[in-house]
Amino acid sequence: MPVSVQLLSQFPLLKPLQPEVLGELSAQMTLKQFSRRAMVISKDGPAESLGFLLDGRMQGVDFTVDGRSVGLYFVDPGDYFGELSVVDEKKPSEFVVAAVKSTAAFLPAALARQLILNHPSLAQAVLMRMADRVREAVAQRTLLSLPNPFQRLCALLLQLPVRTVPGGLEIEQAPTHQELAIMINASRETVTRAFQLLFTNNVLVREGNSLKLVRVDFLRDIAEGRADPPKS
Amino acid sequence: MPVSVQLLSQFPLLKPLQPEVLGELSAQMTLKQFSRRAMVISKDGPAESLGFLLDGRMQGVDFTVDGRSVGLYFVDPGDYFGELSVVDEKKPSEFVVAAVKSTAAFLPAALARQLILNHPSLAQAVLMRMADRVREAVAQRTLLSLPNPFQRLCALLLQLPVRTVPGGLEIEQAPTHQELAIMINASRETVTRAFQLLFTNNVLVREGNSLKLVRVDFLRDIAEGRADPPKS
DNA sequence: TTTGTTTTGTGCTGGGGATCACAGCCTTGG
DNA sequence: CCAAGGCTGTGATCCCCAGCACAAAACAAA
Repeated sequence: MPVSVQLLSQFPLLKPLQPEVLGELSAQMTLKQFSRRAMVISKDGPAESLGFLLDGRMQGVDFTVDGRSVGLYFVDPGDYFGELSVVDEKKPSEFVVAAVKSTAAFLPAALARQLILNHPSLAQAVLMRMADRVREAVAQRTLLSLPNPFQRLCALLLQLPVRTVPGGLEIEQAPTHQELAIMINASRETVTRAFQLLFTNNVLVREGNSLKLVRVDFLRDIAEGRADPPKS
Repeated sequence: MPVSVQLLSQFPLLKPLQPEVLGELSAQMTLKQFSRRAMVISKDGPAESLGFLLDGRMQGVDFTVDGRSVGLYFVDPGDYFGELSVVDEKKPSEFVVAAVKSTAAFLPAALARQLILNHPSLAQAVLMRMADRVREAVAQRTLLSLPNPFQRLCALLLQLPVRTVPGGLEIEQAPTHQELAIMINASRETVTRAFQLLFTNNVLVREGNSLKLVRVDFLRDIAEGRADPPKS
Protein backbone atom coordinates (compact mmCIF):
# COMPACT_ATOMS: atom_id res chain seq x y z
CA MET A 1 0.00 0.00 0.00
CA PRO A 2 1.90 3.02 -1.25
CA VAL A 3 1.69 6.25 0.64
CA SER A 4 0.50 9.45 -0.94
CA VAL A 5 3.14 12.01 -1.78
CA GLN A 6 1.06 14.62 -0.11
CA LEU A 7 1.29 12.92 3.24
CA LEU A 8 5.03 12.54 2.91
CA SER A 9 5.62 16.14 2.07
CA GLN A 10 4.35 17.08 5.50
CA PHE A 11 7.53 15.77 7.03
CA PRO A 12 10.23 18.38 7.46
CA LEU A 13 12.88 15.76 6.85
CA LEU A 14 11.58 15.00 3.38
CA LYS A 15 10.72 18.55 2.39
CA PRO A 16 14.00 19.29 0.62
CA LEU A 17 13.62 16.33 -1.74
CA GLN A 18 12.64 16.75 -5.36
CA PRO A 19 9.06 15.73 -6.14
CA GLU A 20 10.16 12.87 -8.36
CA VAL A 21 12.34 11.40 -5.63
CA LEU A 22 9.44 11.72 -3.27
CA GLY A 23 7.29 9.90 -5.75
CA GLU A 24 9.69 6.97 -5.88
CA LEU A 25 9.81 6.83 -2.16
CA SER A 26 6.10 6.84 -1.78
CA ALA A 27 5.89 3.76 -3.94
CA GLN A 28 8.27 1.92 -1.61
CA MET A 29 6.57 2.83 1.59
CA THR A 30 3.82 1.15 3.46
CA LEU A 31 1.17 2.53 5.72
CA LYS A 32 0.24 0.79 8.95
CA GLN A 33 -2.27 1.20 11.71
CA PHE A 34 -1.55 0.35 15.31
CA SER A 35 -3.99 -0.04 18.12
CA ARG A 36 -3.24 1.16 21.61
CA ARG A 37 -0.37 -0.73 23.23
CA ALA A 38 0.67 -2.39 20.01
CA MET A 39 4.37 -2.97 19.52
CA VAL A 40 5.71 -0.96 16.60
CA ILE A 41 9.40 -1.71 16.78
CA SER A 42 10.80 -4.56 18.79
CA LYS A 43 14.23 -4.54 20.30
CA ASP A 44 14.78 -8.13 19.32
CA GLY A 45 13.27 -8.28 15.89
CA PRO A 46 15.15 -7.18 12.82
CA ALA A 47 12.68 -4.29 12.82
CA GLU A 48 14.51 -2.58 10.06
CA SER A 49 12.72 0.44 8.86
CA LEU A 50 12.41 4.15 9.28
CA GLY A 51 9.00 5.17 10.58
CA PHE A 52 7.11 8.38 10.05
CA LEU A 53 4.33 9.06 12.50
CA LEU A 54 1.26 10.49 10.83
CA ASP A 55 -1.18 10.34 13.65
CA GLY A 56 -1.37 9.31 17.28
CA ARG A 57 1.49 9.03 19.70
CA MET A 58 4.18 6.49 20.42
CA GLN A 59 6.48 5.93 23.32
CA GLY A 60 10.01 4.62 23.25
CA VAL A 61 10.35 2.13 26.07
CA ASP A 62 12.84 -0.37 27.35
CA PHE A 63 12.72 -3.01 30.02
CA THR A 64 15.11 -3.70 32.84
CA VAL A 65 16.29 -7.25 33.24
CA ASP A 66 13.83 -7.70 36.06
CA GLY A 67 10.92 -6.83 33.82
CA ARG A 68 10.17 -3.32 34.90
CA SER A 69 9.45 -0.92 32.07
CA VAL A 70 11.29 2.28 31.42
CA GLY A 71 9.91 5.23 29.49
CA LEU A 72 12.40 6.93 27.23
CA TYR A 73 10.65 9.46 25.03
CA PHE A 74 7.45 10.24 23.19
CA VAL A 75 7.04 10.47 19.44
CA ASP A 76 4.47 12.90 18.09
CA PRO A 77 3.00 13.33 14.62
CA GLY A 78 5.53 14.76 12.18
CA ASP A 79 8.43 13.00 13.90
CA TYR A 80 10.24 10.04 12.54
CA PHE A 81 11.55 7.14 14.58
CA GLY A 82 13.81 4.15 14.28
CA GLU A 83 16.58 6.24 12.73
CA LEU A 84 19.17 4.83 15.08
CA SER A 85 19.18 1.37 13.58
CA VAL A 86 18.98 2.83 10.13
CA VAL A 87 22.19 4.77 10.49
CA ASP A 88 24.31 2.32 12.43
CA GLU A 89 22.75 -0.91 11.23
CA LYS A 90 22.66 -2.34 14.70
CA LYS A 91 19.67 -3.73 16.52
CA PRO A 92 17.17 -1.23 17.85
CA SER A 93 18.19 0.05 21.25
CA GLU A 94 14.65 0.15 22.54
CA PHE A 95 11.06 -0.78 21.88
CA VAL A 96 8.56 1.58 20.37
CA VAL A 97 4.92 1.05 21.26
CA ALA A 98 1.80 2.93 20.26
CA ALA A 99 0.60 4.95 23.23
CA VAL A 100 -2.71 5.50 21.47
CA LYS A 101 -4.19 4.31 18.21
CA SER A 102 -1.74 5.51 15.60
CA THR A 103 -0.87 5.37 11.96
CA ALA A 104 2.62 5.49 10.56
CA ALA A 105 4.39 5.09 7.25
CA PHE A 106 7.47 2.94 6.88
CA LEU A 107 10.46 3.07 4.60
CA PRO A 108 12.65 -0.05 4.49
CA ALA A 109 15.93 0.51 6.28
CA ALA A 110 18.21 -0.16 3.34
CA LEU A 111 16.45 2.43 1.24
CA ALA A 112 16.34 4.92 4.05
CA ARG A 113 20.02 4.46 4.60
CA GLN A 114 20.82 5.04 0.95
CA LEU A 115 18.61 8.05 0.90
CA ILE A 116 20.29 9.61 3.90
CA LEU A 117 23.84 8.89 2.88
CA ASN A 118 23.31 10.08 -0.69
CA HIS A 119 21.79 13.39 0.26
CA PRO A 120 24.17 15.45 2.34
CA SER A 121 21.35 17.74 3.37
CA LEU A 122 19.43 14.79 4.74
CA ALA A 123 22.49 13.44 6.45
CA GLN A 124 22.93 16.75 8.12
CA ALA A 125 19.30 16.85 9.16
CA VAL A 126 19.60 13.42 10.69
CA LEU A 127 22.77 14.47 12.43
CA MET A 128 20.91 17.38 13.96
CA ARG A 129 18.10 15.11 14.99
CA MET A 130 20.51 12.82 16.75
CA ALA A 131 22.06 15.80 18.46
CA ASP A 132 18.61 16.71 19.71
CA ARG A 133 18.04 13.24 20.99
CA VAL A 134 21.27 13.37 22.92
CA ARG A 135 20.24 16.68 24.41
CA GLU A 136 16.85 15.32 25.35
CA ALA A 137 18.50 12.34 26.94
CA VAL A 138 20.73 14.58 29.01
CA ALA A 139 17.78 16.66 30.13
CA GLN A 140 15.88 13.54 31.03
CA ARG A 141 18.84 12.19 32.95
CA THR A 142 19.19 15.40 34.90
CA LEU A 143 15.50 15.32 35.68
CA LEU A 144 15.91 11.87 37.18
CA SER A 145 18.30 13.20 39.76
CA LEU A 146 15.72 15.46 41.30
CA PRO A 147 15.29 14.19 44.82
CA ASN A 148 11.55 13.56 45.02
CA PRO A 149 9.01 12.22 42.56
CA PHE A 150 6.83 15.25 42.90
CA GLN A 151 9.54 17.50 41.53
CA ARG A 152 10.30 15.05 38.78
CA LEU A 153 6.68 14.95 37.71
CA CYS A 154 6.46 18.73 37.52
CA ALA A 155 9.68 18.90 35.56
CA LEU A 156 8.42 16.26 33.16
CA LEU A 157 5.10 17.99 32.61
CA LEU A 158 6.99 21.12 31.70
CA GLN A 159 9.12 19.39 29.12
CA LEU A 160 6.34 17.44 27.46
CA PRO A 161 5.24 18.68 24.09
CA VAL A 162 2.67 21.34 24.86
CA ARG A 163 0.47 23.78 23.05
CA THR A 164 -0.09 27.30 24.26
CA VAL A 165 -3.72 28.09 24.96
CA PRO A 166 -5.36 31.07 26.63
CA GLY A 167 -4.61 30.79 30.32
CA GLY A 168 -1.71 28.37 30.27
CA LEU A 169 -0.24 25.45 28.41
CA GLU A 170 -2.05 22.36 27.30
CA ILE A 171 -0.92 18.77 26.95
CA GLU A 172 -3.12 17.03 24.47
CA GLN A 173 -3.89 13.37 24.73
CA ALA A 174 -2.51 13.26 28.22
CA PRO A 175 -0.39 10.19 28.91
CA THR A 176 -1.62 7.77 31.57
CA HIS A 177 -0.21 7.85 35.06
CA GLN A 178 1.57 4.64 34.34
CA GLU A 179 3.25 6.04 31.26
CA LEU A 180 4.42 9.05 33.21
CA ALA A 181 5.52 6.96 36.15
CA ILE A 182 8.00 4.93 34.15
CA MET A 183 9.55 8.10 32.78
CA ILE A 184 10.29 9.53 36.20
CA ASN A 185 11.19 6.38 38.08
CA ALA A 186 8.19 6.44 40.31
CA SER A 187 5.28 4.13 40.99
CA ARG A 188 1.93 4.63 39.38
CA GLU A 189 0.33 5.37 42.74
CA THR A 190 2.80 8.09 43.53
CA VAL A 191 1.96 9.83 40.27
CA THR A 192 -1.74 9.56 41.05
CA ARG A 193 -1.25 11.09 44.47
CA ALA A 194 0.88 13.89 43.07
CA PHE A 195 -1.76 14.69 40.48
CA GLN A 196 -4.34 14.71 43.23
CA LEU A 197 -2.46 17.47 44.99
CA LEU A 198 -1.90 19.42 41.80
CA PHE A 199 -5.60 19.28 41.00
CA THR A 200 -6.82 20.35 44.42
CA ASN A 201 -4.39 23.24 44.32
CA ASN A 202 -5.57 24.26 40.88
CA VAL A 203 -2.15 23.95 39.36
CA LEU A 204 -3.54 21.55 36.78
CA VAL A 205 -6.98 21.22 35.29
CA ARG A 206 -8.30 18.21 33.52
CA GLU A 207 -10.10 18.96 30.28
CA GLY A 208 -11.50 15.87 28.71
CA ASN A 209 -8.59 14.03 27.23
CA SER A 210 -6.09 16.77 27.73
CA LEU A 211 -4.41 18.43 30.60
CA LYS A 212 -4.17 22.13 31.14
CA LEU A 213 -1.29 23.62 33.04
CA VAL A 214 -2.55 26.66 34.88
CA ARG A 215 0.06 28.36 37.10
CA VAL A 216 2.98 27.23 35.00
CA ASP A 217 5.28 29.39 37.08
CA PHE A 218 4.34 27.52 40.24
CA LEU A 219 4.94 24.23 38.49
CA ARG A 220 8.37 25.47 37.57
CA ASP A 221 9.01 26.62 41.12
CA ILE A 222 8.26 23.17 42.42
CA ALA A 223 10.35 21.48 39.78
CA GLU A 224 13.31 23.66 40.61
CA GLY A 225 12.92 23.25 44.33
CA ARG A 226 12.10 26.87 45.04
CA ALA A 227 8.62 25.98 46.27
CA ASP A 228 7.69 22.97 48.35
CA PRO A 229 5.11 20.57 47.00
CA PRO A 230 1.74 21.45 48.55
CA LYS A 231 0.80 19.17 51.40
CA SER A 232 -2.90 19.00 50.72
CA MET B 1 51.12 25.54 20.68
CA PRO B 2 50.55 23.31 17.65
CA VAL B 3 49.99 19.64 18.17
CA SER B 4 52.15 17.01 16.58
CA VAL B 5 50.68 15.16 13.66
CA GLN B 6 51.73 11.95 15.23
CA LEU B 7 49.55 12.48 18.24
CA LEU B 8 46.59 13.34 16.07
CA SER B 9 46.92 10.32 13.89
CA GLN B 10 46.17 8.16 16.91
CA PHE B 11 42.56 9.24 16.77
CA PRO B 12 40.37 6.93 14.76
CA LEU B 13 38.24 9.87 13.69
CA LEU B 14 41.17 11.58 11.98
CA LYS B 15 42.76 8.47 10.54
CA PRO B 16 41.09 8.70 7.13
CA LEU B 17 42.42 12.20 6.51
CA GLN B 18 45.28 12.88 4.12
CA PRO B 19 48.56 13.71 5.83
CA GLU B 20 48.59 17.25 4.45
CA VAL B 21 45.13 17.98 5.82
CA LEU B 22 46.25 16.60 9.13
CA GLY B 23 49.25 18.88 9.00
CA GLU B 24 47.06 21.93 8.54
CA LEU B 25 44.87 20.87 11.39
CA SER B 26 47.73 20.33 13.73
CA ALA B 27 48.80 23.92 13.18
CA GLN B 28 45.39 25.14 14.25
CA MET B 29 45.11 23.05 17.35
CA THR B 30 46.18 23.75 20.86
CA LEU B 31 47.27 21.45 23.61
CA LYS B 32 46.10 21.93 27.16
CA GLN B 33 46.70 20.38 30.55
CA PHE B 34 44.03 20.07 33.19
CA SER B 35 44.48 19.28 36.82
CA ARG B 36 42.07 17.07 38.70
CA ARG B 37 38.61 18.59 39.00
CA ALA B 38 39.33 21.33 36.49
CA MET B 39 36.48 22.41 34.28
CA VAL B 40 37.18 21.63 30.65
CA ILE B 41 33.93 22.66 28.99
CA SER B 42 31.40 24.82 30.71
CA LYS B 43 27.71 24.64 29.97
CA ASP B 44 27.45 28.41 30.10
CA GLY B 45 30.59 29.52 28.37
CA PRO B 46 30.86 29.70 24.60
CA ALA B 47 33.20 26.76 25.00
CA GLU B 48 33.32 26.19 21.33
CA SER B 49 35.77 23.58 20.36
CA LEU B 50 36.17 19.94 19.63
CA GLY B 51 38.35 18.20 22.17
CA PHE B 52 40.54 15.15 21.76
CA LEU B 53 41.57 13.42 24.94
CA LEU B 54 45.18 12.30 24.88
CA ASP B 55 45.63 11.27 28.43
CA GLY B 56 43.70 11.03 31.68
CA ARG B 57 39.97 10.82 32.05
CA MET B 58 37.09 13.23 31.94
CA GLN B 59 33.53 13.03 33.12
CA GLY B 60 30.51 14.66 31.55
CA VAL B 61 28.41 16.10 34.35
CA ASP B 62 25.40 18.28 34.79
CA PHE B 63 23.75 19.85 37.79
CA THR B 64 20.15 19.81 38.87
CA VAL B 65 18.60 23.14 39.73
CA ASP B 66 19.05 22.35 43.39
CA GLY B 67 22.78 21.96 42.98
CA ARG B 68 23.15 18.23 43.05
CA SER B 69 25.54 16.86 40.47
CA VAL B 70 24.71 14.27 37.89
CA GLY B 71 27.22 12.01 36.18
CA LEU B 72 26.57 11.43 32.51
CA TYR B 73 29.49 9.60 30.98
CA PHE B 74 33.22 9.13 31.06
CA VAL B 75 35.64 10.12 28.33
CA ASP B 76 38.77 8.03 27.90
CA PRO B 77 41.95 8.59 25.90
CA GLY B 78 41.31 8.31 22.16
CA ASP B 79 37.80 9.70 22.48
CA TYR B 80 36.73 13.11 21.39
CA PHE B 81 34.25 15.29 23.19
CA GLY B 82 32.25 18.45 22.70
CA GLU B 83 31.01 17.28 19.31
CA LEU B 84 27.43 18.09 20.13
CA SER B 85 27.89 21.84 20.11
CA VAL B 86 30.11 21.57 17.10
CA VAL B 87 27.45 19.98 14.98
CA ASP B 88 24.38 21.86 16.10
CA GLU B 89 26.00 25.12 17.11
CA LYS B 90 24.02 25.32 20.30
CA LYS B 91 25.37 25.71 23.79
CA PRO B 92 26.96 22.68 25.37
CA SER B 93 24.37 20.45 27.00
CA GLU B 94 26.61 19.57 29.91
CA PHE B 95 29.85 20.27 31.68
CA VAL B 96 32.99 18.30 31.13
CA VAL B 97 35.47 18.12 33.99
CA ALA B 98 38.80 16.37 34.32
CA ALA B 99 38.37 13.37 36.60
CA VAL B 100 42.12 13.10 36.88
CA LYS B 101 45.03 15.13 35.58
CA SER B 102 44.54 15.11 31.83
CA THR B 103 45.82 16.53 28.59
CA ALA B 104 43.70 17.24 25.57
CA ALA B 105 44.01 18.87 22.17
CA PHE B 106 41.45 21.34 20.90
CA LEU B 107 40.24 22.27 17.47
CA PRO B 108 38.17 25.46 17.20
CA ALA B 109 34.52 24.70 16.58
CA ALA B 110 34.19 26.54 13.29
CA LEU B 111 37.07 24.59 11.80
CA ALA B 112 35.85 21.33 13.20
CA ARG B 113 32.45 21.97 11.74
CA GLN B 114 33.86 22.71 8.31
CA LEU B 115 36.03 19.67 8.51
CA ILE B 116 33.14 17.41 9.35
CA LEU B 117 30.68 18.79 6.85
CA ASN B 118 33.22 18.80 4.03
CA HIS B 119 34.28 15.22 4.49
CA PRO B 120 31.37 12.85 4.10
CA SER B 121 33.36 10.06 5.67
CA LEU B 122 33.91 12.18 8.75
CA ALA B 123 30.28 13.21 8.82
CA GLN B 124 29.34 9.59 8.78
CA ALA B 125 31.79 8.77 11.54
CA VAL B 126 30.35 11.52 13.68
CA LEU B 127 26.86 10.29 12.92
CA MET B 128 27.88 6.87 14.16
CA ARG B 129 29.40 8.38 17.24
CA MET B 130 26.20 10.20 18.02
CA ALA B 131 24.29 7.00 17.50
CA ASP B 132 26.57 5.39 20.05
CA ARG B 133 25.98 8.17 22.49
CA VAL B 134 22.25 7.73 22.16
CA ARG B 135 22.65 4.03 22.77
CA GLU B 136 24.81 4.67 25.80
CA ALA B 137 22.25 7.10 27.11
CA VAL B 138 19.49 4.54 26.72
CA ALA B 139 21.54 1.92 28.51
CA GLN B 140 22.30 4.34 31.28
CA ARG B 141 18.66 5.27 31.57
CA THR B 142 17.64 1.66 31.79
CA LEU B 143 20.25 1.08 34.44
CA LEU B 144 18.74 3.86 36.52
CA SER B 145 15.47 2.00 36.73
CA LEU B 146 17.00 -0.90 38.54
CA PRO B 147 15.26 -0.96 41.90
CA ASN B 148 18.18 -0.84 44.31
CA PRO B 149 21.50 0.98 44.31
CA PHE B 150 23.45 -2.19 44.75
CA GLN B 151 22.21 -3.54 41.45
CA ARG B 152 22.83 -0.24 39.76
CA LEU B 153 26.39 -0.17 40.99
CA CYS B 154 27.10 -3.65 39.68
CA ALA B 155 25.53 -2.81 36.35
CA LEU B 156 27.61 0.33 36.10
CA LEU B 157 30.86 -1.45 36.96
CA LEU B 158 30.14 -3.87 34.15
CA GLN B 159 29.60 -1.17 31.59
CA LEU B 160 32.61 0.93 32.53
CA PRO B 161 35.54 0.77 30.16
CA VAL B 162 37.51 -2.22 31.28
CA ARG B 163 40.59 -4.10 30.30
CA THR B 164 40.79 -7.84 30.32
CA VAL B 165 43.48 -9.21 32.59
CA PRO B 166 44.22 -12.73 33.76
CA GLY B 167 41.53 -13.64 36.26
CA GLY B 168 38.93 -11.05 35.43
CA LEU B 169 38.41 -7.53 34.19
CA GLU B 170 40.18 -4.45 35.39
CA ILE B 171 39.06 -0.88 35.70
CA GLU B 172 42.07 1.36 35.62
CA GLN B 173 42.16 4.61 37.50
CA ALA B 174 39.07 3.71 39.43
CA PRO B 175 36.60 6.55 39.82
CA THR B 176 35.89 7.76 43.34
CA HIS B 177 32.80 6.64 45.19
CA GLN B 178 31.38 10.09 44.76
CA GLU B 179 31.87 9.99 40.99
CA LEU B 180 30.14 6.64 40.81
CA ALA B 181 27.36 7.71 43.13
CA ILE B 182 26.22 10.54 40.92
CA MET B 183 26.04 8.20 37.96
CA ILE B 184 23.68 5.78 39.66
CA ASN B 185 21.54 8.19 41.67
CA ALA B 186 22.80 7.06 44.99
CA SER B 187 24.54 8.66 47.91
CA ARG B 188 28.26 8.41 48.36
CA GLU B 189 27.80 6.40 51.57
CA THR B 190 25.63 3.85 49.86
CA VAL B 191 28.32 3.26 47.27
CA THR B 192 30.91 2.85 50.00
CA ARG B 193 28.79 0.30 51.79
CA ALA B 194 28.11 -1.60 48.60
CA PHE B 195 31.83 -1.74 47.84
CA GLN B 196 32.43 -2.98 51.36
CA LEU B 197 30.19 -5.95 50.69
CA LEU B 198 31.72 -6.63 47.31
CA PHE B 199 35.21 -6.61 48.81
CA THR B 200 34.43 -8.90 51.72
CA ASN B 201 32.80 -11.33 49.33
CA ASN B 202 35.80 -11.21 47.01
CA VAL B 203 33.78 -10.06 44.07
CA LEU B 204 36.08 -7.10 43.70
CA VAL B 205 39.71 -6.62 44.60
CA ARG B 206 41.46 -3.33 45.00
CA GLU B 207 44.81 -3.13 43.27
CA GLY B 208 46.48 0.16 43.89
CA ASN B 209 44.72 2.67 41.78
CA SER B 210 42.69 0.21 39.84
CA LEU B 211 39.88 -2.15 40.53
CA LYS B 212 39.78 -5.77 39.57
CA LEU B 213 36.53 -7.52 38.91
CA VAL B 214 36.89 -11.10 39.98
CA ARG B 215 33.68 -13.15 39.66
CA VAL B 216 32.30 -11.11 36.81
CA ASP B 217 29.49 -13.59 36.42
CA PHE B 218 28.32 -13.04 39.96
CA LEU B 219 28.43 -9.29 39.41
CA ARG B 220 26.23 -9.77 36.39
CA ASP B 221 23.87 -12.00 38.35
CA ILE B 222 23.38 -9.30 40.93
CA ALA B 223 22.94 -6.60 38.33
CA GLU B 224 20.28 -8.61 36.60
CA GLY B 225 18.51 -9.52 39.79
CA ARG B 226 19.17 -13.24 39.55
CA ALA B 227 21.26 -13.19 42.70
CA ASP B 228 20.55 -11.21 45.82
CA PRO B 229 23.17 -8.78 47.03
CA PRO B 230 25.22 -10.48 49.76
CA LYS B 231 24.14 -9.42 53.22
CA SER B 232 27.57 -9.39 54.80
C1' DT C 1 58.66 14.48 58.40
C1' DT C 2 54.47 17.33 59.33
C1' DT C 3 50.39 19.28 57.83
C1' DG C 4 46.42 19.83 55.25
C1' DT C 5 42.99 17.87 52.09
C1' DT C 6 40.54 14.64 49.72
C1' DT C 7 38.68 10.09 50.02
C1' DT C 8 36.80 6.17 52.52
C1' DG C 9 34.46 3.82 56.37
C1' DT C 10 30.47 3.40 59.91
C1' DG C 11 26.58 4.13 63.28
C1' DC C 12 22.05 6.13 63.78
C1' DT C 13 17.64 8.06 62.66
C1' DG C 14 13.58 9.47 60.09
C1' DG C 15 10.82 9.88 56.39
C1' DG C 16 9.41 8.93 51.95
C1' DG C 17 7.79 6.13 48.68
C1' DA C 18 7.26 1.16 46.93
C1' DT C 19 4.16 -2.28 47.32
C1' DC C 20 -0.18 -4.64 48.20
C1' DA C 21 -5.05 -4.74 48.18
C1' DC C 22 -9.20 -3.32 46.78
C1' DA C 23 -13.01 -0.04 45.21
C1' DG C 24 -15.14 3.03 41.81
C1' DC C 25 -14.86 4.67 36.93
C1' DC C 26 -14.44 5.23 32.36
C1' DT C 27 -14.31 3.66 27.44
C1' DT C 28 -14.41 0.67 23.98
C1' DG C 29 -15.36 -3.06 21.58
C1' DG C 30 -18.45 -6.71 20.72
C1' DC D 1 -26.18 -1.34 25.42
C1' DC D 2 -23.70 -4.32 28.27
C1' DA D 3 -19.66 -6.42 29.72
C1' DA D 4 -14.95 -6.48 30.65
C1' DG D 5 -10.66 -4.78 30.96
C1' DG D 6 -8.06 -0.84 31.61
C1' DC D 7 -7.45 3.24 34.19
C1' DT D 8 -7.70 6.12 38.62
C1' DG D 9 -8.16 6.81 43.54
C1' DT D 10 -6.93 5.67 48.46
C1' DG D 11 -5.53 3.41 52.93
C1' DA D 12 -1.99 0.80 55.52
C1' DT D 13 2.48 -1.14 56.14
C1' DC D 14 7.27 -1.58 56.09
C1' DC D 15 11.85 -1.10 54.84
C1' DC D 16 15.40 1.08 52.35
C1' DC D 17 18.49 4.58 51.89
C1' DA D 18 19.50 9.73 52.20
C1' DG D 19 21.46 12.60 55.40
C1' DC D 20 24.14 13.78 59.28
C1' DA D 21 28.13 13.45 62.03
C1' DC D 22 32.41 11.88 62.87
C1' DA D 23 36.64 8.85 62.57
C1' DA D 24 40.15 6.74 59.97
C1' DA D 25 43.02 6.48 56.14
C1' DA D 26 45.16 7.72 52.00
C1' DC D 27 47.32 11.09 49.51
C1' DA D 28 49.54 15.59 48.31
C1' DA D 29 52.08 19.19 49.34
C1' DA D 30 55.37 21.84 51.98
